[in-house]
Amino acid sequence: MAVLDERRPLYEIKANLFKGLAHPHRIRVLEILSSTDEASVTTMLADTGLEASHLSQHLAVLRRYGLVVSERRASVVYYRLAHPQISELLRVARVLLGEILTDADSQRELVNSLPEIPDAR
Amino acid sequence: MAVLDERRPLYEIKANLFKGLAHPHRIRVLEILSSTDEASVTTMLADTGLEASHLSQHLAVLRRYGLVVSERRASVVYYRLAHPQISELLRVARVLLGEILTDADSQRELVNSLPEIPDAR
DNA sequence: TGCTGAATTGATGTAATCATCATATCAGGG
DNA sequence: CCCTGATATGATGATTACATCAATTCAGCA
Repeated sequence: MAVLDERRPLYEIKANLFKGLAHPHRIRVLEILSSTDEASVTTMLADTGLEASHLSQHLAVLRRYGLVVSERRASVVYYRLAHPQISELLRVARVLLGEILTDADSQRELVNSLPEIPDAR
Repeated sequence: MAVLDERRPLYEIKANLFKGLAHPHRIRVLEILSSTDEASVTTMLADTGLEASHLSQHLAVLRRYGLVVSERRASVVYYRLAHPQISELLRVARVLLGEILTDADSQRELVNSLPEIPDAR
């Protein structure tokens, strides 16, 4: 468990968890798995429209971060969430975003006066 | 609100939220703010031990992601969480990590046979 | 006005992540 | 055994994030 290793400082471990979640395709995958208990790679290929190797690489990082587990049955590989709390985490994030976005919406006019800031340090 | 903009697809917005959280220093800052309602930059400098410009840049990304808000009173700038749910999100993450890490711990011996994988695609 | 402390911004080199494409493994079926 | 479908891994170039240091703004005070 190299990435979420408890010998590291706690805030680094937490940051790593969020890094594992910090990509649209991976969120997609986790939401699919949140809704269906388990899913084959083929299924997820169809659902996401990704190229096979691309999906596979994101699945690899999810595995590496300990967020999903996989099991091979015959020639098909099935994935599932490693912990049910992951969907809980996504749920809380969804609620939070709901609030952030409605706030943002009500302030849209004010905020629109600002230029886009392309870079994030 | 360029980063968490609701005109983007939802899973991209969520990924952006997690990106904002995906750094140890930023987790540090958010936890400080979770515990103290508001904190000045000077305070956080002392708490984190970071260099001023470094902290300031991370505060900038937190602002950019809409996770914190700042207010200047006299010559001191105070930060606070933009939404109380952010500490809830951190709390859920902490619980999840607790589970992941104890699982990992019980499997330590098995897992230790694996080499470290440096790269994350 | 010009100092000083507080905080932010800008510039630059380095490292990590991403997307794409090619190649490799792995498990049956013929 | 080799072929084919299903997945995974490797290599490469492009983009983005990070750390560091210099320069700037900003508010109050001498």
